[in-house]
This record gives sequence, C-alpha cells and structure tokens, in this order.
Amino acid sequence: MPEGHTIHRLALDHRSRFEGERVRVSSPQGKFSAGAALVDTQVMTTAEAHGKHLFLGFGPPPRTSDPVRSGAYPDRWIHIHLGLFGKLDFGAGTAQPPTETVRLRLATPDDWADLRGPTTCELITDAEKQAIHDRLGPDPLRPGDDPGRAWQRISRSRTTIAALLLDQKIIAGVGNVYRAEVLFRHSIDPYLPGRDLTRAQWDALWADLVFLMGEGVRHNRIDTVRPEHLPEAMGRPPRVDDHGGEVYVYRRDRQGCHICGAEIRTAGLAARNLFWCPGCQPATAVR
DNA sequence: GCGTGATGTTGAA
DNA sequence: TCAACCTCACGCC
Repeated sequence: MPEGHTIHRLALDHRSRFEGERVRVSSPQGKFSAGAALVDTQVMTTAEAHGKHLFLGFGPPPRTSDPVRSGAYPDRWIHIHLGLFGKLDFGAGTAQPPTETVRLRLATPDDWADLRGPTTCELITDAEKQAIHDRLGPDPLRPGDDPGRAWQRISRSRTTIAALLLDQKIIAGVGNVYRAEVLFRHSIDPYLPGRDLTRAQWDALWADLVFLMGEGVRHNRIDTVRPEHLPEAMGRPPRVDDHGGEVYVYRRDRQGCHICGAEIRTAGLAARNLFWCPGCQPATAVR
C-alpha cells in the first residue's frame, strides 16, 4: 500500500478524526506500551507527513490564556513508518476487540484507528523529528519543497534515474509504482544515469509527481493513466487486481503496452522490481 | 494448511 | 548483495 500519497492521506485522516481531541493511546500487542502510556489521554495537536514518514503530535490541550500555547504546540511525536506491509484501519464508534497484532490504537468515544505491522512506531522528541526531516529529500506533496535540491544530487550522479527516484535522501515519497509510471509517462529510459537527465526532464518529472501524487491522496489510490488511454476510451478491459488503479507498466510485464503494443519488461534493480516499456522508453543509456 | 510475494528500509558482509 | 523485520492475502494443494 504505502507510497507517499498513502502517508499524506493518513495524516489528513488523523487530523480530521483526532485533531484537538483528547485521545486514548494504547498498544494492545504490547510492543509500544511504554510509549503509548506517555501520551495516553493527551491531545493530538496535529498530524504531518514527510515522504513515507508519519508524525502524530501530542501535547497539553491548548490554553487560550497562554498566547504561546494557544497554538497547541506538540512536544511529543509518535513517529510511524509502515514499511512494506504496515496498515492503518479506521472506524467509527467503539473499537473492535484488540487483536494481538495491533501495535498502536488511538481512540476517542467516536473514532478509533488501529496500526498493524509497521517497521517503526516510536515516541520521539521535536529534535529527533527534525533530524528525520533533515535526512529526507524534498517531497512533491509538501508545498514549498524545492525540486532544485534533488536536482543538485541527480545531475551529479552516475546512478540510474530509476534508482535515484527510490532514494529517499534525494526525493521523499516516491515508491516502486510511481517511479515506474512517471518514467513511462515521460518516455525516459530507467537506466539513464542521473547526470544525463536534462533539467527540463527533471522539472517535468517533478511537476508530474506533484500532480499524480496529489491525485493519489485525493483518491487514496495510484492512478497514472491519462484519460485518452483509460479502458473506456480505448475499449480495453479494465485492470483487475488487488492494487486498484489503472497503470501503464507497473506489474504489467509480458503484457502489451497500452500505447505502442510492445511487451512490457521487468528486471531487478536495487532489490526492487523495475517495469518499463522498451517501445516507449527506448534505451538511451549503455546497459 | 503451506508457500509466496508485496506500493520499504536498515545494517552487516 | 543479501538477510532481516513487520503482516496479510492469495494461489495452490
């Protein structure tokens, strides 16, 4: 599930359910009991995402009598990273009975959220949170983040653009689906070294990621196919599988390209499966 | 019931 | 480059 769009959506969902609310925090599974106890019954003041990292801010309830505190500054954060198979489930009303895999449960009288299978669920300070921001690259979903920072590193790198797009120090939030799809949409050979990409290509990739990932947050799903290539527009059968949206190349190896008909290819790259169309993304780099 | 793989990251070799 | 970690859904007995 989780690329950056999922995490930003989760931040929104946490804010709409818990922001400003006094929250019961527990760890039915037990692995986060100590941390949960330290923020239990405090107010969740905000929730924020950077790349694939989710931060839930807790602090004392806002006191209008105190102008500094009235903004309800969080002083403790729950830092969550879903990894490959972490999941968050929300519900209204009384929470389901705890299951032994629920690492973290947030609950108010009206709402609950259950976290399972994260690689990270820890209590951190403001300074520790800042250190995480500092080691992440710009995020297409954080307004104001500067694509030029990523370009600085990409334009000097011999590493392939496909590998660079997954490097969270360079750009935060892109995962295996978006990297394959955005390279396809711009007809870029995934094996092209970063330093052979043009600035215009990078600016176009970034702008497209801002758009695609924004749509991802809105629909809570990855859709990357342009309107003219949708199943209805082309009279082809819709995609049927577990991860939902319409895509051009991701996990479509050995099937025909929607645009040129060539067989989609796959290969391992940096321990992940890469997908591309040899027709639309002809090799410009030496393999 | 068992084996597999998945939209991720880290740290050791 | 590889193993380890976290969980669940699916295909195939």
